[in-house]
Amino acid sequence: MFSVSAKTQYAIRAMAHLAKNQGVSVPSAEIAASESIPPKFLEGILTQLKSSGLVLGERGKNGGFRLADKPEAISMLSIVEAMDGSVKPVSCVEKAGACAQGMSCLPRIFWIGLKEAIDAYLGGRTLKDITEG
Amino acid sequence: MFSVSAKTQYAIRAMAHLAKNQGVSVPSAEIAASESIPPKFLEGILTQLKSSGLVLGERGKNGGFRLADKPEAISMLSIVEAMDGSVKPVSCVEKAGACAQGMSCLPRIFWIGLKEAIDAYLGGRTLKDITEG
DNA sequence: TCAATTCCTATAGACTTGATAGGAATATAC
DNA sequence: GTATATTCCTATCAAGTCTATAGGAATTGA
Ligand code: FES
Ligand code: FES
Repeated sequence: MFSVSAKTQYAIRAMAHLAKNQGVSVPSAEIAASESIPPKFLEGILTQLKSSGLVLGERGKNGGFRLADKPEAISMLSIVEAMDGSVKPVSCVEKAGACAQGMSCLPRIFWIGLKEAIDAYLGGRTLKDITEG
Repeated sequence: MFSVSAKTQYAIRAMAHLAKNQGVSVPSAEIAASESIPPKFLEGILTQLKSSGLVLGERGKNGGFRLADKPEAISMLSIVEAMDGSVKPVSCVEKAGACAQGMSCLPRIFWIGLKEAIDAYLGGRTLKDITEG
């Protein structure tokens, strides 16, 4: 339970790599080699990060990827959500009628609280926190 | 990401049901009907809860399940762990060598912090909290 | 024109999840 | 002791997700 996908872990390592190389465009293949990430898999990850607006991609020769913002302005939550979507612990939080009780269902409130705790943790740290001490 | 399995959600609803029927043995089929849980699926869940020591099962006629302890003594964390094992966000927290850096790897510390935040939330509430206001 | 690179789509194998089926073991009631 | 209600055990299945790879089209710079 609560396992973080390899995709998300790769994404964060890749973002950290870009944070250490600000100002220059780093090719996907270079990140892959440096961080031990399957190259073709990483390509897809970076595309996904790009369409979420977290990185900028430049094609062609001397192309590559760079951060779209300063590391201290990129929350961990935004990276996680870019990969796996919003953190939704349980189905019944989204679709009603999963259980007999209604909106005041106590388990439901319990799960929502968990989501908020996770979001608070992830939203409270930035890329800078995991690249510097 | 971070979706809670149907199994765990069912388990908690079942435990809540038992909490409302303390002192008597409730048959699996009755819980299933009352909580809209697939009967045979629930059987397996209750067996699992039993082998984790959270409930007691009694066979034969008039048999069924009951809580092994008072609701306020059963943490949500214990239920979640009984279903899906310990909360381990990332692989590299367990098996070393997943990334180039060592124990001081900042992403690693970040993930451990997340695990602790989740455990703190889950460990800080009990079955009683989700059965009473 | 050439080389490097992102970008797009398709695919495949392994694994996980949710659920069902059939029956063996066990306890109670009559 | 026989019928009945129940847990318990094992096997199976379909559907989905996750991880990864493959091949090539589009774009850019030299
Ligand atoms: S709404 Fe999810 S358990 Fe009731
Ligand atoms: S140990 Fe997990 S990213 Fe380094």
